[in-house]
Amino acid sequence: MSSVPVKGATRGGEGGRNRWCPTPEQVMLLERMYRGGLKTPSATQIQQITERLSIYGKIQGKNVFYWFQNHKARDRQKLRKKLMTMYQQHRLYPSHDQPSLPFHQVGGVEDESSCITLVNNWTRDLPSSQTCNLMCDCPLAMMMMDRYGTTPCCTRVPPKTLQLFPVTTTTTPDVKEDNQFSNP
Amino acid sequence: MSSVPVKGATRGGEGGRNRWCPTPEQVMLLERMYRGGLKTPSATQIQQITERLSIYGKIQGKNVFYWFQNHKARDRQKLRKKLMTMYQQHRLYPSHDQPSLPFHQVGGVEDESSCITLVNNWTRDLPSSQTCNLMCDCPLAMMMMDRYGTTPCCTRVPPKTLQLFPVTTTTTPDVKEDNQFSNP
DNA sequence: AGATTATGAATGAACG
DNA sequence: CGTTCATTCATAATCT
Repeated sequence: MSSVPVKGATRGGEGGRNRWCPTPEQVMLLERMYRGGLKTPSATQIQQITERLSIYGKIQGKNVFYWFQNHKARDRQKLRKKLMTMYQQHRLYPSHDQPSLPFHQVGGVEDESSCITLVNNWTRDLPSSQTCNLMCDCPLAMMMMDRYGTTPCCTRVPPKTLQLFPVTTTTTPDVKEDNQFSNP
Repeated sequence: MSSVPVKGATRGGEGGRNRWCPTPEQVMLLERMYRGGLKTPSATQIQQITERLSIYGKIQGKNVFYWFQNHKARDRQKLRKKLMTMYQQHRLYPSHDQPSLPFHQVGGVEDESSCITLVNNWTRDLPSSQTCNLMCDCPLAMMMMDRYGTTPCCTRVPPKTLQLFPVTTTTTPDVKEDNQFSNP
């Protein structure tokens, strides 16, 4: 009993007290930015976004931060699930050779940026400067590129092959027991 | 591979499978230690802490290590964010000359250890080798004296001035290309 | 009403 | 050390 983790105590919970409730305008703008390519705003960007969005309602920097964090994570999660499903199906019907699900329209993400895009932006969303100038010309949208967008557009990063499933024999992901700490 | 323990799967993720879930007692004690001034436990200290806390539930050294690492980082993030907001506000309303936000109660941190304290512990929490023998042989609870603790050791270090913003450059609108901040 | 989904918040873990 | 990621919690909205 004492060993039980005890859920529901200090965890992410509590959040119910006075949780930020974004206005439709705020959501819309945040989404537009996200779609525009802003996936991981810097502190400064968050600050600015917060400032701009505050005219639509109470909002704090952390709200913006969490919003992007969650949105990105959930996008990725969806993708992962989808790919997982594909993989499963492929294992079950390897001969079928998917009639039409190489990568597009597999299931549910109706984001204009479809899977393939996500995959590209995946392993590491954007090199560093998320400068897809997809972001039309709305005043808000363009404030996120720091100092003009030199990069053509979402420079693709094919570097790492993202080994999704343990195709190989899975070399014991088990961690070594004894750890070494450091003391700088 | 000198500082951090192990190196699990791909990223911080995955670890979710068997992630350490601290018991309330463990959290309480860790917090007390942190508040008491222990910000960066040495390998030895981590070992001892781990040992003591293990009576409340399964716990590994790396958990303690990460706990302090994260706690400190997030404290600092909070501070940074707050100061940044202050800075912004000051830029916008420089004449107002803050009626009441020299440093206390700026926004949200209700931690008893308020900003000023954080700032003190900031630049470098402990001299370097926190040889504060706080650890002595006390039964954990007081392993790191509860801030009444006077200050036998853990001397404050005011060495580095924390250059948060380019205070000198009052004209530059951009702070630079900094990074994330988060947490409430 | 109970189960399910959506989402803000938090935090353990790990990377660069 | 700062940042990023995955997972989990708690709650509100929605579905069945």
